[in-house]
Amino acid sequence: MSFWVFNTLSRSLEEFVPLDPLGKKVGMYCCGPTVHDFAHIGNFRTFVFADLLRRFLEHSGYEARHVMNVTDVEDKIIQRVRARETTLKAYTAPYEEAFFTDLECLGCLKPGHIPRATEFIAEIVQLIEALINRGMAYRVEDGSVYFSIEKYREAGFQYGRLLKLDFDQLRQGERVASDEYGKESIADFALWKARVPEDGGVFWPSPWGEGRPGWHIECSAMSMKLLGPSFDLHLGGEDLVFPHHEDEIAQSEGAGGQCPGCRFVKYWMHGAHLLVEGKKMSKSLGNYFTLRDLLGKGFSGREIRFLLLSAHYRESFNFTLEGLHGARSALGRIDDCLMRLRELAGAAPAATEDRLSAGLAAGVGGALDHDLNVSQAWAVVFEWVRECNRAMSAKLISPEMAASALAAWSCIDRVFGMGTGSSSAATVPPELEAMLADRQEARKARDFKRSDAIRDALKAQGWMIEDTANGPRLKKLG
RNA sequence: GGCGGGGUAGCCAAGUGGUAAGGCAGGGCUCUGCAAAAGCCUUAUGCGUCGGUUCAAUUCCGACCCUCGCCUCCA
Repeated sequence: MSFWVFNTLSRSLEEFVPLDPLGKKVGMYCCGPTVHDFAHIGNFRTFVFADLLRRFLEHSGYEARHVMNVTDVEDKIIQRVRARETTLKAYTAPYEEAFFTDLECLGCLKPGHIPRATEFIAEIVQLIEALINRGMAYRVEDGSVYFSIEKYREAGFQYGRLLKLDFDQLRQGERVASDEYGKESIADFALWKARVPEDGGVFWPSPWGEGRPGWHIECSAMSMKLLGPSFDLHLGGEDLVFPHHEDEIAQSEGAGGQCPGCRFVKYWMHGAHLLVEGKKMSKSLGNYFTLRDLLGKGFSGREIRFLLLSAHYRESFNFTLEGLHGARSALGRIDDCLMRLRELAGAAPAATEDRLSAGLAAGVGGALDHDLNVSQAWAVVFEWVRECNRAMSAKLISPEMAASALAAWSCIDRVFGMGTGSSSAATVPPELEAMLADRQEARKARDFKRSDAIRDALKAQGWMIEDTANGPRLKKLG
């Protein structure tokens, strides 16, 4: 079974074949955050999707080189730096730190490379120079440099690879910035923006004068620097298809670093948006949740991760608090099954033959092979959970089989990244264990008034008693 | 206006030319001193509407309705 991905370039499913002739190394670049504010949960959907892809690639035996950039210089950031009378670094650093804390909280593995735009100015300048030398970019009077789509097309390139474009239909931007009056054509975009007084201290020297990079150029410069002029996978949110990714292709291929017949990126993958009450979650609409908002409501990172991973990445997904409650219950079902398996397995070695769990990894892998069909993958997991529960209830499962089931789960959970859940049994404070024992004695003596009082006392301390066939156990509430 | 997605049970969400995965919620049952928790079972004659093709369509084709996104900063 091979991995198939939906490539935005062809608008169809394609078999994933890495550029690496050995079929081992895979370069993937994911457009990361612009650190002008806290990222919202919609932003994180894309990063969790990227994390799933990276984990699945590794699970499938590839060596993933995962790059995620941090855009730490951009119009909005500069505005705020100025408004707060601070420096670029002082402004962005806390948001960047918060971003990675959030990413970790959501169970995402840290990308292998995290380049910052401000640390790649030399590469950016170099790339712009290459474009100027090839006649695809031009400097205007104020010192800004623009990419010429006309020259690019004249050179035989196609602009509009990721989507159909009708140049006559391109709506004239109502917000054509006043500092872009030198452009030859409305569709041309800035590679380098000349320094203006409002930029304050945010500028770098360049052959065209002081200024700063345009929005799209940093991704081209950093991805090609770290992954080479041609690499396998580039992902981002669907709103980046145009103009950001289209422009990246133009800049990167226009500079001509690729070997003949090679493209900048082989597979483009785009994640759909998170919706809130049917509308795109966005800063401008104000209908967004940050991770902090949700943690503040008592939800955990893994519950949020689970919800984000419950729907296919190419479908827009309605994010609700009810959904989050559902995620909690669903995860609880998995956690409880794992806990029962753990109790049963004890220190037993895994069974060598295990019909119960043998199909789990294959089922999940097969589902994910189909363009990361997580919904189907979870269906496989939940069917397995039910089978395990049934077998345990019927006492048809040996400790060895339980151990093997746990091993099977741990293997596929390296892909889902949900962790094994809180092993609450292990962390019960001794005094509460003593109370539990007291309650058992009271029950034995049929002193239910006392046993119920102890139960209430435990509940007041945030612990719930679960009476099971194997005796009572304590579970932390919420 | 141009382009691209969607419309599947109360909610979320897979999927298929051959008769509807999974999760949540609901209902029933088991366990229990009672309860809770947990578990098991159950829940769409139906897949936006209307036509067409076919032995057979939710799945293909056409029209229409609704909805979301991109075309402007944006995951």
